Amino acid sequence: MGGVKEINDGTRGRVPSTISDGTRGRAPSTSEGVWGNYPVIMHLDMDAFFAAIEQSIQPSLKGKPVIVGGDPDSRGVVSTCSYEARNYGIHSAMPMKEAHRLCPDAVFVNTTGDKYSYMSAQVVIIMKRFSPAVEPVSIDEAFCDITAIHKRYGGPEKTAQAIKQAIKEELNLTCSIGIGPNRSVAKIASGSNKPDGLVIVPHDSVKQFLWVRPVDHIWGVGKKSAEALGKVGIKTIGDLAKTPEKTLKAMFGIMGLGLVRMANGEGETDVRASHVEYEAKSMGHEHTFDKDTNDRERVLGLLLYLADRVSRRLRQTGCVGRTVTLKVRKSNFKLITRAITLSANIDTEKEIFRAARKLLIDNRFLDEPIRLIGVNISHLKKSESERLDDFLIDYDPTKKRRELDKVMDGLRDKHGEEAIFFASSQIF
DNA sequence: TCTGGGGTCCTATTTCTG
DNA sequence: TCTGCAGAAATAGGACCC
Repeated sequence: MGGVKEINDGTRGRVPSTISDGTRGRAPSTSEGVWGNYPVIMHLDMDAFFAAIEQSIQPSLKGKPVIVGGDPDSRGVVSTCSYEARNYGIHSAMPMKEAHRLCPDAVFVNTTGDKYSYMSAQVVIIMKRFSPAVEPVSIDEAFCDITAIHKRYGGPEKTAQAIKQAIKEELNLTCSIGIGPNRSVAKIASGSNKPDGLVIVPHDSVKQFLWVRPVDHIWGVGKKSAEALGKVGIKTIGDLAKTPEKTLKAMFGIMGLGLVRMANGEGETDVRASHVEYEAKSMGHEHTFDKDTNDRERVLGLLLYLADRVSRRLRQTGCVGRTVTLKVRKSNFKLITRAITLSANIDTEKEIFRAARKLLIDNRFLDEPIRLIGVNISHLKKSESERLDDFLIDYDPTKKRRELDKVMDGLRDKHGEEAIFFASSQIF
């Protein structure tokens, strides 16, 4: 567990070991020199992030199985769990009921993401002290381009160790870091020695590092793709690398070509600094009923609540959208989506609800019990350029509603999301 | 028997438009 | 006015990620 690992030529007793291609007589890969002019890309992945934060906040939870997710009696699943819980066979995405059965004495935590977002931001701040090129890719991981700065700290390994140490000392959290000549290799490396690991893969050791690993270690190859590849005898990344592009293109289209390239150690090296504005392409909310239902009032009540949540986020981010998608999961777990594209951009709860309700009614979704419904809006644009100023829209029949939304937004900003809500949205 | 919620991207098919 | 065509846009579904 943990420690520094570099892929090497098998030289015995070298600690830390270093990944290399077996070339004799050259400098160890730990030295900065081996990277030459190659990019040095770091991927940092926090260990059991949410659970570790809970353990950090409440020291009494240290060493105990901690499971973060929904209510253990609900239909929720495990969001993440501590390594102690993983010893019981518990893992992310496992139904909470199953997790509870495996470890009834675990500490179950069901909290909001605010503190997790805060800690995530702190991690990014620490990384930026070392390099400005930090690109968060989710709440618990980020890429960092250290090509230009690693020499200042004595090479990639020492840079990574300094970052790990800062996170440990300042946030009391551990992370795993992978370093490689591109994003794909760095990402696989960071996941290969968790928790608290550090794996460094210089450019000349990439194939040795990758080819022995199962094919689903490649980013973008999930369960289905791994199954499909397995059926034609492709089990490892090495198998994938040696497969003709033609075969993979026939199986996966243009994605197949990308897979071969990744298997051969090629990949993106661009790290987009986080100050570059991120623009969401869609926003949505969904909810699973405690019990499947086609009770009209309950379903419409939830639909109104979801439309309200979506419209609130649109206004918070200053966006409007044009396509409303209704998502329905039936009792048999089958997922159906229906979308409608409107002639104008919208952002009010009433407009979103009206479109979603039309999709619900027109498609006769209330004819049988529903497990989940979701409301999503896409074709997003910044609202300033799309909407007329308030003084120009006196004739707009939705203006009063928008004013009401503004008042509600203000109350929620001040007193929290539950401060005010539509009565009809609370019956689900 | 159980399977959340919030996203992105890709593909195939259908519909619209010039 | 009708038809055929091509490209764009919309739609639906699936896979994947955390």
